[in-house]
Amino acid sequence: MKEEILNTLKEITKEEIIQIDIPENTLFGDYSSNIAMIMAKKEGKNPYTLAEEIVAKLQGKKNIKLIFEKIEVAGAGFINFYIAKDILLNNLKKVDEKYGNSDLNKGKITIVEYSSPNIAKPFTIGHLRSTIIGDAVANLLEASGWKVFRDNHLGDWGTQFGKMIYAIKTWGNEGKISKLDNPVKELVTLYVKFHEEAEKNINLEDEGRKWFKKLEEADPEAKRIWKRCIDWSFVEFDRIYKSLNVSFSKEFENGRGLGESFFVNRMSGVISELEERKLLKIGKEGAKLVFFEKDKYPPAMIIKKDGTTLYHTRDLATDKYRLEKYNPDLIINEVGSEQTLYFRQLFEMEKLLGWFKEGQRIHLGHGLYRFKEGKMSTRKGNVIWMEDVLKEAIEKATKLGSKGKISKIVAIGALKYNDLKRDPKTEIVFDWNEILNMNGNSGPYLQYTFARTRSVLFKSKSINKVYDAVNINSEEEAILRAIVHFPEVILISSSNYAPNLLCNYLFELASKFNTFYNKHSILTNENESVTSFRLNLTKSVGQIIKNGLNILGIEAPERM
RNA sequence: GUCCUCGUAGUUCAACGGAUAGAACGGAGGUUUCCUAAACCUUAAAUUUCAGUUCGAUUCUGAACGGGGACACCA
Repeated sequence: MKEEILNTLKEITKEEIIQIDIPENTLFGDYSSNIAMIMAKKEGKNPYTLAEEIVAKLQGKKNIKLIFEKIEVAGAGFINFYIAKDILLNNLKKVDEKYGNSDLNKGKITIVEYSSPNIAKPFTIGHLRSTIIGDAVANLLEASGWKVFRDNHLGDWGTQFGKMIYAIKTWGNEGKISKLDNPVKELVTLYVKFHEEAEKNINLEDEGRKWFKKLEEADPEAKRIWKRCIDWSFVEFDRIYKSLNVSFSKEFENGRGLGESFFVNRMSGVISELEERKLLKIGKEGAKLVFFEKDKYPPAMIIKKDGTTLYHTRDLATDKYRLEKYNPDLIINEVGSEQTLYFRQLFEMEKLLGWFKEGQRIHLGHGLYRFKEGKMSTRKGNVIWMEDVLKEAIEKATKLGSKGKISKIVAIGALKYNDLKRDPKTEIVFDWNEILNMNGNSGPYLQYTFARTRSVLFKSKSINKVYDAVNINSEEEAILRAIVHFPEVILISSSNYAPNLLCNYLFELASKFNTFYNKHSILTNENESVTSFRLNLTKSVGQIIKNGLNILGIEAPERM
């Protein structure tokens, strides 16, 4: 319907760019355009009369007349469109499990990289954020037609493993660690100890570097301990991903994701490509760096003075591999926003190498969780463990009355929704009440509303599809009008990589529905046609909430 | 010091340059004989400051103030 307006307006006005809005206030119609105001400015005319002229021409178009019962000029010269009732009713019948999906981006390929926890470090609520947002964005892209590959770029390589190996050898006991329920906890304790000791003894940092160099040179002992660290970590990761119902493409190490170590042997290709293009310069102390035009960004280090590589080197190798193997139209990195500069450097290098054009590389940076007092830090040991958050959430859901499996679904729903409902880039001050919120604009609210629709349908026994000649009340009309916009919201949400827009929509729809239900009778209504219509409305709203939650990666339970 | 971000009710967040700035939590008051009160209804409460661009600015530009982050051998 939006397309219909857009095409017709283009035809009438001969303008290239035309904006069609969905007004926040439904008083202003289902769609609205400010085209008359834009044109009036250019042509020096009165916007209001120009709008009236455009409306007169629109009224002459058959296709437009068929869809819209009213088109009017309002305010300073807005043109507002009101969809006809029969079109609204007809649209209601289109709602099914596929409603909202489109093939707009059919044939396009994208790789979405998210979660990316570090081996031997805690899976914290910070990683939770990347996991949840990344997964939802991947789902959104899929719903709008993209072929999506999901990658978990594990932090399984780097200097910290030198420190880790040194710490395990010096203070740890491998046999004991293996028997633990959550081995990572012990690894983190060792890691914290390393940094405490390093403050007293400067040589320790060098010891760490030495062991990492050994690892890069494939020293058997270094390699063996490193591999054990990965397996120890996956004891926890597997558990968390299963709980969260998140998984990665099986093309990548059978769903474990391609970690940085996967690219260790592919870095020489990148380095020689940079050399060929004469992009590498020697720095003050012998490291090799890429410098940027006019010092747009600080230089990016590719090789350290001791000859070992860095994160940039590995990321370049990663994208080279992706480019050669999948030729994607788009690669998204869902990584904390503290790495914004880092990614700008990376993308600039990739542009210099001629790998990607503007807009093909996206860093979706989310704000960090922090405490009121300051930053969370693995090194200092003040982090919130994912496990604990999950435990608390399930406890709260149980207290509110759900049982067994449902309490877990509700708990996860609350956690996910609290991350998704806000703009990803806002930072979050950690607060137990907020993260476990299950009232108002929350995951459980949507789940509750869905369960409510199921309950009504179950009690009603049968549903009759015929509901002609119903008088629609204002609450029903508001719902019908909202239903029309679901597919558009998916597209807007996906092209902006913004799951929060979908959250807003779903919450508003659910709100309208709950309001309607507390006000009007359904099961005891004497008019069969009205009952039938209301049941169909209920069914459709339930279906949309389910579809929406699905895209957000949240389960919709039949009962609560 | 340089760069990036953010600044909206008591709190946490919304609002492609649009129309009366919208929610949730918390506060005050109310609603359970169709479904499930994790709900619904009523109510008080906000755009950091100063300039500028515009028919129109929370949104864009500049400055100030304030929070957060990043800046060569971590990732």
